[in-house]
Amino acid sequence: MIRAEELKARFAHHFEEALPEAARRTILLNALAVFSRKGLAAAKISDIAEQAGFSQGYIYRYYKSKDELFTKLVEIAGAGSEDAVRCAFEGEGSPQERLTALTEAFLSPDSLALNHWRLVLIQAASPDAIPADARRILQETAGNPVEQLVRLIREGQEAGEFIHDDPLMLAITYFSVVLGLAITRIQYGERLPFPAPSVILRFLTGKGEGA
Amino acid sequence: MIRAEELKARFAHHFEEALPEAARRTILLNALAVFSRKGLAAAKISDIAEQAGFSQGYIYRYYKSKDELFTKLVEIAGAGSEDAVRCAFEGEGSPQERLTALTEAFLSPDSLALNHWRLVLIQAASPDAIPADARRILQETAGNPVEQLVRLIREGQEAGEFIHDDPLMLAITYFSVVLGLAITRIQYGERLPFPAPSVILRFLTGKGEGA
DNA sequence: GTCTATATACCGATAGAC
DNA sequence: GTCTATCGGTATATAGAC
Repeated sequence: MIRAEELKARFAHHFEEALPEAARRTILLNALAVFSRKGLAAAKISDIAEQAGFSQGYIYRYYKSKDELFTKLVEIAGAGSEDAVRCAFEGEGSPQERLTALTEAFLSPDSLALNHWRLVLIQAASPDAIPADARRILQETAGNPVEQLVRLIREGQEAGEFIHDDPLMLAITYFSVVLGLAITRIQYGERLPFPAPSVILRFLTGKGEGA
Repeated sequence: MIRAEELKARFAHHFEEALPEAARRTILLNALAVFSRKGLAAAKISDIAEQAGFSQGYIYRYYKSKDELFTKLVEIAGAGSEDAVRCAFEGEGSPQERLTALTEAFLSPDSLALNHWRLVLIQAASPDAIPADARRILQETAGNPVEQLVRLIREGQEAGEFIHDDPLMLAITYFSVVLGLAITRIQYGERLPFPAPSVILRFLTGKGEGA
């Protein structure tokens, strides 16, 4: 059976090992932290440089512009997300088990997958302010998982695990719900009680009182 | 029984009638539109002025700064949201009926309540970049509804309508889920299939196959 | 490799004209 | 009431020193 830890490693792989040079990686990871707190427009290159321990001008040795930096982040997070979703859906276990593992990987507090949602959040909050390339990548990497989830839901419905509603509607609901919960996770971490996957997926399974 | 239309009117009241002067209202409503597309930092006063049909400098006759304008919006949306939640929870009908009406009011495509979520979204995407006053208001107007919902959930549990999980966890889940769905609504409007309240609330009711 | 200094441009906010 | 002109501050991006 597919495990959430495995999926979290997929995200980690893209975020931590995708970049060859150490300096590029340092800058990128610190840029992500700054963007997450300030958004794209309010984040200054000097903020990112300071956080990374470099001077302001030095960033430009590695990235031509703030937009390029942001777009690179979106690219990496999108690839990690697609990879994890594909891995989850191709893995072993029943549809419900696979979706449970993915949900855990998406939302666990120590998961780099939360970074994917950080970027989705920034784009949702200011669609007209992010670079066109980043917008395009986010759109493409959103559509593919939906299609895959639709197939998984159909499978689960045939197996009698999931409720017999419109699969596309259910898939859209799933990603919306996970986004909303990810935002709460990002804002409050583990300071607030948080639903287990069995609760989150109840709209799909219809099974009451699982807790 | 409490109706969603009634709750939507509450939001509308705050957004449309709260401001006495017509110019202030025009500026405010157009500022909201611009902030929603660009976020706070990337939205220029000149964008807002253009959208409202005024010159750039004219805005400052009515609002001292961009931050003040944004904070005023947060104030109005927060008041409308608190009002609607209180109205829903004090209304007639079973807990489930009342929560269904609120959910509908929060998410229907023509609802001004979506504007509340737009602002929540901007703050979530850039918490360190919004004015301290706005942040404080958003925090306060978020806590109160949670407390009220906890009480409603307890009531529903005693009536046998809701699942017997931790009420605070369920309340947090509710607002997270609605936020996520609101984002999808804002981004895609009615172009995508969208879950009915009965589907959304299934994590609370545990009742399968309602559709 | 890494930093300092600076050119250039833009935007928020003010002041004053009509 | 509404606009035009402008000031001052600040951020991106470059160029050149060490």
